Amino acid sequence: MKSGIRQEAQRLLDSTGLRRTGPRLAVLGVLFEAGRPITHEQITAKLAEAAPNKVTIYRVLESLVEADIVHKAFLRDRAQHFELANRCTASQCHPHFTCTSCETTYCFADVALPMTKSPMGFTVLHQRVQLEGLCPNCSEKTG
Amino acid sequence: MKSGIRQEAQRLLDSTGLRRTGPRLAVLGVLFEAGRPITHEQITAKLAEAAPNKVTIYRVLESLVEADIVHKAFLRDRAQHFELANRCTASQCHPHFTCTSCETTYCFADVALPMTKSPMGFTVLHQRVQLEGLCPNCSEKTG
DNA sequence: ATATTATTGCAACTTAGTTGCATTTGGGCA
DNA sequence: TGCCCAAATGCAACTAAGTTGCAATAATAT
Ligand SMILES: [Mn+2]
Ligand SMILES: [Mn+2]
Ligand SMILES: [Zn+2]
Ligand SMILES: [Zn+2]
Repeated sequence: MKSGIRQEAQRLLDSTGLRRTGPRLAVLGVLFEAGRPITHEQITAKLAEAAPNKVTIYRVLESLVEADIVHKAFLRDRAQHFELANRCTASQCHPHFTCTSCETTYCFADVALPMTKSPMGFTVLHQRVQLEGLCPNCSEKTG
Repeated sequence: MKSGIRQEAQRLLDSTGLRRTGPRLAVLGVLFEAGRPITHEQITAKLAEAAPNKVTIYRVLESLVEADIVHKAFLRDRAQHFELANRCTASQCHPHFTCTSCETTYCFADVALPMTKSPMGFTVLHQRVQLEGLCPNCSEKTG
């Protein structure tokens, strides 16, 4: 992990009141480096031999979500995808695009989208937009 | 199951080339009656003692999805939610609203929403919009 | 009515995520 | 600096949605 990222992870963690622990810094570092939603499995793979216990990673993620610095972006293939919450508002995150060919997820962080207007009586607290299709790489390969 | 719904289920099934079987008609009937996305568990509960084998229901759903008359609306709580595809287009279904208090899902079938404009090079094939909040019932209860 | 092949049922399996509990550790405080 | 203890971690066992292999059954075409 680059030292700038470690600094950033520490700063973020310290802002929450959560204890500064190895597993938390490690997971935050991976999320910083990823810059997109990733799964528990991908986090474990990235940390490789230095990975904390499986359950610890789940609980670290849980605590970071609880502290509002990490965010459950979406569920795909029965696995939760986590990302830093620094580019999300309370009522909606940016849209996420997953390529059905290479399974890569992209954040459309600059795409503004209006909140769906809902019928009378409904209070919409959160909106999630998921896109699927072909990324630029896979688009050109398949013509 | 009302006879009108059974008729409708048969008509729909016959249009697909799939064999007309008890489990398929039963599952289609439940989906018709629900009129909103439901889980495997909810289908099983609705069919109660008449429910086919668990695996059969999964395979029935799979075949109906394959035939494009049923549709995986969204994943929630690690469970797939299925609904009839009669109010969906290929590129997007209507938005779905789930009340976080009573866990009921509503179809906003009349809400038109524009496809998200995506960056250069991306081919968007499908857009899914999920909403969370409080339904009219739960809104008034919580003030 | 028979043959063909899709469909069903059952048991065993997979996998993301959870729970209970004993052990360890971060960080406030004497 | 060292002690204390709530918070955090590790491990084993568990849960639950969904899948797979295979033998038995049933829908349709002829
Ligand atoms: Mn994102
Ligand atoms: Mn719907
Ligand atoms: Zn791709
Ligand atoms: Zn409600």
